[in-house]
Amino acid sequence: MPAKGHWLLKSEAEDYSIDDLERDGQTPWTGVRNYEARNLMRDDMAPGDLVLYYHSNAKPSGVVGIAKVVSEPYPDPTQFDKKSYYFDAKSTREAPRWWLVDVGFVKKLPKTISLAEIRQHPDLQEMALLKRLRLSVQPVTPREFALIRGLATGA
DNA sequence: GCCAACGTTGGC
DNA sequence: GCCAACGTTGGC
Repeated sequence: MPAKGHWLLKSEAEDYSIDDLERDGQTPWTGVRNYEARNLMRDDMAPGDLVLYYHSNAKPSGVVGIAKVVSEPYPDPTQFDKKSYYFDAKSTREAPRWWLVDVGFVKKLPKTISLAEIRQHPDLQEMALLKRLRLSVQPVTPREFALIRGLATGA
């Protein structure tokens, strides 16, 4: 078992916000249809990993909360559901194409750490967020994680 | 709403 | 296997 991982997960605030996650307690992270993001979830995530919860297409976009991985990776059930928007006819139960984990609510940050703020911070220039703007599941270093949490809480 | 970035598809 | 066309993401 590797050291506890740190991640950043993006969600559109109007689609599934941190408030939705707080209400639900936890949720299956369905609908990721990007291979790199899939690989990270399937191969590298483990229960207990910590997650920066990022709102995209928000005003402003940024990190709004902390979540955590609460399940082992497993096949995304929506890929088999013909009625789902995420249905994938090329995926089989024998060889599922898309994987996910369940994500649990931890806390909302007292203030949003905006993308603009991250861009300006000298110690956050190496974040995947800035280099891989469109990737919706990204690795974060423990240092980056602690720094962003500290910016929000004043620690 | 616009548009740049960039991942995916499909013709050849 | 290349690459143009296309579709999506996501900042602004």
